[in-house]
Amino acid sequence: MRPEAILHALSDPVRAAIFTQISGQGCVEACSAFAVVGDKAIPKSSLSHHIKVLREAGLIRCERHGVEMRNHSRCSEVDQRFPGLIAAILGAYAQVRV
Amino acid sequence: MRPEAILHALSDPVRAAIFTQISGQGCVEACSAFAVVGDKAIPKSSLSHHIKVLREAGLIRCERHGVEMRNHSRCSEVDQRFPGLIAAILGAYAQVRV
DNA sequence: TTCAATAGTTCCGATATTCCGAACTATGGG
DNA sequence: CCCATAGTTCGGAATATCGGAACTATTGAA
Repeated sequence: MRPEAILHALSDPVRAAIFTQISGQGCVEACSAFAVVGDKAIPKSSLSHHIKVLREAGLIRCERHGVEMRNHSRCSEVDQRFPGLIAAILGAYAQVRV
Repeated sequence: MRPEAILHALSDPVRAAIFTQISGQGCVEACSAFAVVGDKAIPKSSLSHHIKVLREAGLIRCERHGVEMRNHSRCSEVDQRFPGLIAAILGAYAQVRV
């Protein structure tokens, strides 16, 4: 779990928004829940790519559940390794979105 | 000053190392001080680009001083806008470098 | 004032990344 | 078995990054 991968993953506002939603709820059923972020439509293939980047950065864990995918936040694990990092990043985005 | 620009700027380990040094000292005389990062040689043109990314993200301020450039950290300004962000990011990189 | 040296920037071609439509795969229900 | 739904993979176009070579800016010395 490398800091550069985490920062890169969250340096994209769309991915940051997706991760915010996942970590806010702890777990989000179905990737298609992110088909629209803000007011922007995200194509399936792009969405798949974004989820993959978040997964490979160690930010989320995905498990198949029937025909869809459950996206779990790995916030606590990341926070254990890099204390305060996630909170500061999501906090910064929250500032801007006010 | 946008979070995505800050994260993008610091998602590159070379830039993160440069910024760590600048903010550790508050101000670094001459960009050429970063000609070698870790054990890796950085070409002038790449260095110039990295400094520009850090500057445009609002992380540093550069002023010409004679023939060279003084690179000042803008840590405190960033911290005022996005509390804890810089500390958490540099802390994460420090973890890894141990 | 002209010249040389040093510090950075700009340009541009090569390489790598990102984006997204289309085709593909996997799972469950009728 | 087939269809519908959810996601992944593929591939080409657009975009970004890297770095050598040429350029600009500033200073100090002849």
